[in-house]
Parts: sequence; structure tokens; C-alpha cells
Amino acid sequence: MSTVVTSSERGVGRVESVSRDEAIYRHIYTAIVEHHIAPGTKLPEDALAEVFGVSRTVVRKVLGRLAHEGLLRIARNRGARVAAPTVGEARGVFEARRLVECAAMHPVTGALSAADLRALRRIVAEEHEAESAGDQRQLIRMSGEFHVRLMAISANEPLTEFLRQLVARSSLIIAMYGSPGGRRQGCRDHGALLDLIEQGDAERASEWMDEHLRAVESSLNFRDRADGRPNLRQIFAAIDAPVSR
Amino acid sequence: MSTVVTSSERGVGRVESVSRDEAIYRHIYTAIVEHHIAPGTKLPEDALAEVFGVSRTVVRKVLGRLAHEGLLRIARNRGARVAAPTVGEARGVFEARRLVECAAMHPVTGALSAADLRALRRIVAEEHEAESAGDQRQLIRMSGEFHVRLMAISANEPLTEFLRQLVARSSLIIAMYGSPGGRRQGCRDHGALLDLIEQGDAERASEWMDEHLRAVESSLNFRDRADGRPNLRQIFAAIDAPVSR
DNA sequence: TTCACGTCAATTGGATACAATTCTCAGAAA
DNA sequence: TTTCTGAGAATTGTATCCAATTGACGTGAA
Repeated sequence: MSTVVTSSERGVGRVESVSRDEAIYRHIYTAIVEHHIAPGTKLPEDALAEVFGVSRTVVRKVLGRLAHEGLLRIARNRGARVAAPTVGEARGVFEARRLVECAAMHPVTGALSAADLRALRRIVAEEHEAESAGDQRQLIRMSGEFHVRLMAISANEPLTEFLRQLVARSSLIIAMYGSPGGRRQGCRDHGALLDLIEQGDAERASEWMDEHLRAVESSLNFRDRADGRPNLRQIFAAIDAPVSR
Repeated sequence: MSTVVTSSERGVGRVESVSRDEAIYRHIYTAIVEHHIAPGTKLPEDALAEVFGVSRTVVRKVLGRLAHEGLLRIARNRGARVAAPTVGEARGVFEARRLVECAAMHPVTGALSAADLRALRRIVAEEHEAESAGDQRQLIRMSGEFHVRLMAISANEPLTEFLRQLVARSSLIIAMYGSPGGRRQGCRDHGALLDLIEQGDAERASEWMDEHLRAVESSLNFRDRADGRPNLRQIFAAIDAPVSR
């Protein structure tokens, strides 16, 4: 599963970059977003506390944060599970992304610097490398990174943070509904988008982003679940047959 | 200050609508958004625990949630304070609102039902009443309610929740930078917006929303703080004089 | 007077203990 | 066999306790 940060992290040389809470948060966050943990998986407080070598207190804080970001669902007295977005929730996330990311192309195009462009092209290059190497997890990571970093150019903290959450949830959605080799065009696409932005054509960049996100959404299979155990409640919710007896 | 919910809330007739956590959350949330507590006010865990008759444990959970929504700032070992948005943060919030709310006018216009329209007109009427009565807090509440309910018509949960947070933070911003009688045109404006949406003119509704939000932002006074103690760091950040000694 | 320093009170961070709830599964009854 | 039931185990919710950090205050030296 996920490796645990040893106590050596608080070395003298390093500026204790992140708190212990933050480190645990990132571990679980990464595990979910990079598909190390399947949607619906239960995350018991005891087990996590033991894995990370802390008490349940700090685990609960982290779980609360992840739940607030939509990556977990916490049911009272029933603990936390990795979120398993319904089809409706999945469509909602992508609709929100289209609205926000397309609209953001205008301020982003206006604010783009040469350094920004270099950093983004570097990410696209890493996407290519990951694709060539067949490293699906790296591809997921870099694809998400691209979208978030692009939004970050707007220098708008609320929007960037919001998108970060949407991108993370998108990753969960792909884990549930994505076909294994579903998204092939993704990376070259991002490069083409950068060309448009570099040319200052915000309008076409916006249209481009719209098509891109629709393509990703279209590549999903909302008819049957991708993972092992089917969500019975979801399946039967659409069937209005009378219950026997 | 804020009244405490007595234990009678868990009456038999009522379906125990909200948990105790939720009740405490709403109390503090309302107190902040409706300007019962000034930005920068410290919120000690002990004091809140005593006020609400619970242990610090549950208070901490609630404070964490409020901090995650941007209404509080929690500094390690220094406790929670009501957020005091800087000018930059304030502009960021309004920029995000313009981007999201304007873009949302298209799906909202498409999805508007007769019942939605009635509910929104009712809110506008309550805004008028509050304005006539000089009830500033009710005016704040209804104005925020209008924007959130309007977004809710899009039936997009992530966007609606995001806007709810932005609206709450806007209220904090107005508490800091708003002049007492600053916003007079607000309520009739909302009615005019509904006219445009009712006519199905999403494009003009979007433009209208843009102007509306810019007007609200323009009515703010970002030069000197509205509340008592000035933010020295912010003031001196712009001055590049060498420190004596 | 002003600054530096050290002690002490106040507050928060984290761990543990106990209570409350849910889940599991064996066993009985239909 | 299937379904219901209930006792026990497992897990979460809350309170409390102790350690760690911060901030305030008072003392003393320059």
C-alpha cells in the first residue's frame, strides 16, 4: 500500500516542510487520487492510526478534511469510506469543471508569462514520457497537475483550490467509470491547448477546453461499474419493480 | 451574542433534523456571516465549549470545518480567529464569483422553472421588506440567499456549494470593508435580473450579473479598514522604507 | 526609560478512557 | 432452507487528561 513517513522526516537540514497532519493527509490523498485505494473502500480509524503511528485523534482530523473535499464519505457511527461518486455526481463534477475551466481561459490567457508556459510545457512533456512508459499513475498525476497549474496562472486562490478538488474527484470518477485504456488523446491535447493560449486566443482556448472535457467525460462508461463489486443500491434505484412479499 | 439551542431541540415530534455538531456549526456560521462577530475575533475552544455545553472535542471539529470554508483562520497553537480577508483575498473572492456566477447564468436560464421563479421573487420581496424595515442583517441574509438559490437552479452541487462559501466570505469582506449604507441598489437589481432570466436572455443576465458584482465590489472601501484596529502589516507592506536601527 | 530575559498562566495539540452505536454471526423458529 | 433474533465484537463519538507551546507580566540590567 502506501509507505509510511518515518520519524526521520523532521531532519535538521530540512525545514520541517510539512506538519505530521499534512504528511498523513497527502498519503491518503495520493492513495485515493492515484487509484491505490478503490472507491468504496472502508478506512477504519484504528487501522490508519496504527499504520501512521499516531492516535485516532489526528486521523479523524485528516479524514474530516478529506471528507470535506469530497474524497471520502463519513456516515455517522459508520466511519469513512472512499467516495464512490454516482453517475449524477460524476456529471456534476464535469459540468462544474467545464464551466469554471472554460471561463478561466480568458484571465489565464491574459496573465500567462514565459515562465508559466515553460513550466506547463514541461508538464506536457512528462505526460508524454509517462504515456510512453505506460505509467498510468504518473499520467494521472501529470494530467491533473496540468489543469490545476493552468488555473493557478489566474492567481485566484479560491478558483484554484476549487479546481484542485474537482480534479481530485475526477480521478475518483475515472477510477470508477473509466475503461482501462480509455483516454489516449489527452496529452497531445494539452500541448495544443498551450499553443492557443500562447497565441492569445482565449476564445478558442475556451472552446478547446470544453471539447477536451467533454471528450474525457464521453470516454467514461456510465452503464456498468468499472470496479469489482457493483453498487446494488445504484443499480436498483432505477428499477421501480415492487418488492416481493 | 448567540443563543444556545437547549436540549429540547431533540423533541419527539421533530425528526431531530440536525445533529448537535450541525447546530453548533450553524450558530457560529450565522454569527460570523451576519456580523455578530467581527473579523479577527478570537474564538477560544474553552469558551465555545462552555457556551454550547459540550467538550472541546466537538468544538474543534466544528472550528476545523469553518476554517476549511474560509470563515476562520486557525494558527497552530494559537487557536481560531474569525477570518480577516486581506484586500487581495477580497478581490479574489469577487473575481471568482464573477467568473462562476456569470457563466452559470446560461444553465440557470435553461433550467428555470415557474416554482423556482416564484421562490426567487419571494426572496426579492423579503429583501425589500428588510430594506424598508432597516433590518441590515436580514438584508444580508436574503441577498446571500438569493445568489445561492439562483445557482442551485443549475442543480450542480459542487458549484452551489462553492458559491455558498464565496457568498459567506463576501459577507465577511463587507463586514471589513463595507461602508455602513454602502449598498442601496442591490435589491431592486435582483428583481431586474430575474426579469432577464425569465425572458430567457442568458447573455444579458450574465452581463447583468457581472455589473452587479462589480458594483458591490466598487462600493467597498479598500483604503482603510472598516473596523477598529487597522492591519498594520498590510499598511506597511506597501511602504519600502528601511527599518530604523 | 528601554530592552532583555525568565517565570508563570492560559491555551492548544494529542492520546487515552469510556460510552454509544453498529456490525457480525451463531442459533432458534418458521 | 430461510428468516428472525440477540449477544458479543468491533468501531466510532465524546469527554477528559497530560504535554507542549504561546503570550503576558514582572524583574533587572544597560
